[in-house]
Amino acid sequence: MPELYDWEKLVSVARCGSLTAAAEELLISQPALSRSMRKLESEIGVELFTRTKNRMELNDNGRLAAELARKLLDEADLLVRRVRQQDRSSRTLCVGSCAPAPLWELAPVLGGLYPEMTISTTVTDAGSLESGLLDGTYELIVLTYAPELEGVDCLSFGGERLCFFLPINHPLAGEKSLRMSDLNGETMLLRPNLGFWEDLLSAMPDTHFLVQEEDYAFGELLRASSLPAFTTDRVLRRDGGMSGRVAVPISDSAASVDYFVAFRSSRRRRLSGVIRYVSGYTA
Amino acid sequence: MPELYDWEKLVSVARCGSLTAAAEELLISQPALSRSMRKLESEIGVELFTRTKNRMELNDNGRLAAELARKLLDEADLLVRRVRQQDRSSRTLCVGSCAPAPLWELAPVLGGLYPEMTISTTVTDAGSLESGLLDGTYELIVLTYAPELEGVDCLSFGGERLCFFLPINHPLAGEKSLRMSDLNGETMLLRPNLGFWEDLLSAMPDTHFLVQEEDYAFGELLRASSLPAFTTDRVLRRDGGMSGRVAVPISDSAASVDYFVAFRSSRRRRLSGVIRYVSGYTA
DNA sequence: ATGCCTTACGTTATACGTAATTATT
DNA sequence: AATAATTACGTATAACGTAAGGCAT
Repeated sequence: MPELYDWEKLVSVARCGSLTAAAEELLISQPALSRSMRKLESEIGVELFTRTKNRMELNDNGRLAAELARKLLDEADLLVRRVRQQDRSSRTLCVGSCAPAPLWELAPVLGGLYPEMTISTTVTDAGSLESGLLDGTYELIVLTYAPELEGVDCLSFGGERLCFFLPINHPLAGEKSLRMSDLNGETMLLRPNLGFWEDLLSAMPDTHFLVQEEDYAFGELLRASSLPAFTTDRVLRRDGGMSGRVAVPISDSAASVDYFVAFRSSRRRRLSGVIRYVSGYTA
Repeated sequence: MPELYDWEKLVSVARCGSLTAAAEELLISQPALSRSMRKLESEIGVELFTRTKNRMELNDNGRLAAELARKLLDEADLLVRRVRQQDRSSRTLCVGSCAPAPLWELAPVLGGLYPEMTISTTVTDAGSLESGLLDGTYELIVLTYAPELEGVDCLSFGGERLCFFLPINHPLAGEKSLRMSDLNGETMLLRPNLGFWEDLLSAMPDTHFLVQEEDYAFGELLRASSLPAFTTDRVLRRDGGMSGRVAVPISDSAASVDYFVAFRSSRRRRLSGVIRYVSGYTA
């Protein structure tokens, strides 16, 4: 029976319109291609070309065969890609979070616990995280509440407190704590991809936010400008403070959250390493 | 990229459960199969087996690959069969008729006119013939009326007259003509596959018909028994008469039919040979 | 000890390229 | 003359089989 390569040659001949052109495309000699096509015909027992001494054209059978062969080659390609895809996803541990901070600690821990896995992290909204956990998109998710889902277990994973990050010469820099509304109307520096924190910005409707994508540039702006910005206790724990700026806690209730790590109970065995780590996190 | 044969080996291994068994099934040596599987894995860049020193088992990737490969092989098989099918049907001229007699003359004529074609004949009802002509199942059909179909042309093709075929010692053997009802209640010899003629038998509700499938046996029964039977002018023209039996025409109007050959106008060119023959048939 | 997979090595078969041939435009 | 397919012939790659080896049950 013909092999995929044989069908590939036929498809190439059909596309190019002549043996000579197809042979060039296939990087084989034209006599070799001529032989292959005769062999293909004899193997399936059907003539695929009308042959004049000088010219060779697909007949009805050949056109049908080339059409179907093209589809077969696509399927063969898809087969390989699907197997590779499954292999890749079996080596990938996907973690979703409603905010970036929990991932800063989880990702390196997971990398250490599962050295053969690729750790993939995503920040998105709580609804997507819950449905993604259930449909297998995520192995682990981090939320600001304990989800009540069938077959889903949950662990506490500390919290995060939002602060204003003010230059020391800012009028409010000396306060012990502030409301979000206290800085409403000023221009503020902001990072992108803040997860659910972005929802809190509606509490400051008159504020103009200057979003800086680039990490290094954002740091420079913090240092060089006198614009207020946000930070959190978790950011400070990771990066340390900054000379010239002070963090003032925000007392709005929405500015303090507790995190919860959720996973499907059926994955408890596989995730025992992370579970142990997260369980010991608050303790 | 892997070839079909490579996938076939994988499917065989999946089915047999071990290299040794699969190698036997594939009629190759087991080391050759071992190499092929390693090559397959390296070609797609995905491990398909869990290998202990002594044992080899498909892993998740391998199971998926084997499953998809099996489908691919089916598709490859279907491709060849479909091309062969088209080739065969392009070499086959299908003729349908509402009765067998017209085919006795048409089939040999077509065989002579189109020596490279296979002539396929079918006897069925008029409805199937008309729809079959339109959907391409039949190239030519023979009916007892001139069909009024869009894009269909039609030629007269003589007629056929039903007769009783009576032993000379039968009480009615001397009659010049008879009604079907005249023999109602007797036991009669009958061939199968008579086309529309079978519809006429309802005019003899009390008759018991002895159906003989076998051609030679039917002839012997005609000769040996004194049971009445049917014949037609067209049968007599083909076979000649039979000593010991006489044919008595049936005067019922349904016992005399005229035949018409119909074909799609678009096929007039391709069918010019038959058309010439049928046109000259009545002349 | 037996079964199953792997490694090593020599062999063969099949598809390839080059060159020559034929026929058509 | 130029283009395109076929035929002929020598070559090379790649898959094969046999034989040997290792590690389980």
